[in-house]
Amino acid sequence: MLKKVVQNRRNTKTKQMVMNVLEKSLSALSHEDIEQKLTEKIDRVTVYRILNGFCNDGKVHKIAGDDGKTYYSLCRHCTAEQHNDNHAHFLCTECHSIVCIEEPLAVQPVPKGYNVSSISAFLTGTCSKCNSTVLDQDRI
Amino acid sequence: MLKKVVQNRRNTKTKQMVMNVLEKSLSALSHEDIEQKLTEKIDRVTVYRILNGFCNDGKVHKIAGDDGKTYYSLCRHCTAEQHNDNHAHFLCTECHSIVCIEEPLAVQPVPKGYNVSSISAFLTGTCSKCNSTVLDQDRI
DNA sequence: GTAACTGCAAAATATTTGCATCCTT
DNA sequence: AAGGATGCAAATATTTTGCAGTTAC
Repeated sequence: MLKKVVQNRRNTKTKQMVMNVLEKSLSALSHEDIEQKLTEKIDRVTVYRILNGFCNDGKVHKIAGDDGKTYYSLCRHCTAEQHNDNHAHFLCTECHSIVCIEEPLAVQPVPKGYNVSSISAFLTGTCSKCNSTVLDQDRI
Repeated sequence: MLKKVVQNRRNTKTKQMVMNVLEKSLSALSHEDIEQKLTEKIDRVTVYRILNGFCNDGKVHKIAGDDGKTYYSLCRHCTAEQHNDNHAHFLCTECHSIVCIEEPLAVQPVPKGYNVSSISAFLTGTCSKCNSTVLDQDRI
């Protein structure tokens, strides 16, 4: 699955805008979410390329949502060298946001004979925000 | 996200064939995998409808793969009433199979303020089969 | 100036919907 | 016979690729 090397060197305004959207959001965003949050219109394809670039750089996590879409969330703990996914993503059934649980994660038991290199847990339930608030929030 | 009620009542040969493929496989299968394993050709759309029917019945788990595809695996522990996803899926980087880890799962720590209703962990590594064998297995 | 980046068009892939026909009950 | 199930065509959705024009360095 060796991909063509993505050149992601130049710090363009477009990339800054996408990064800005990701930085402001506490939850993971789909491509669609990101397009909506952009103040200026950026071409769909460009957004995809930028996001893939960020993922290759280890700046952004790519999360496969249960709805079949891909979600992207800023990776606050990992570097390009040490990009681990050993953390949980939490999908809130109330506000439909996907947040990264930053605390390290342990899954038990690790099955016998299996060599686990990364753990990515997907929790579903209600998030702290929705548990404390009774307000309707459609999407963050 | 209220879906139209899928009528999944009749026990047709077509459904039996799809179920048969799922029963024989220890790993989760994509729609494409399933089509390939079918002895007789069944229309693409029909397979999708059957799979969605099985999911609604709680017979099959729907797993969002990292590749953007959806994987389906027979649900051996759940009933329609008690369909829980508190188990892990394991993706083997060697044979690319996705297997269900049937043992109950605990994720620690559960973040404060969060109300977790289901846990679905996605582990990556090498499976017991690939650890014991050095053979090249492309796909099961 | 040049290589990287962007936008438009189009393709590739995954999944769903509509509808006429077929088959299970 | 009736309503669910199937197959074909076509639509929708998501993501990628090609290429020409633009821009950062």
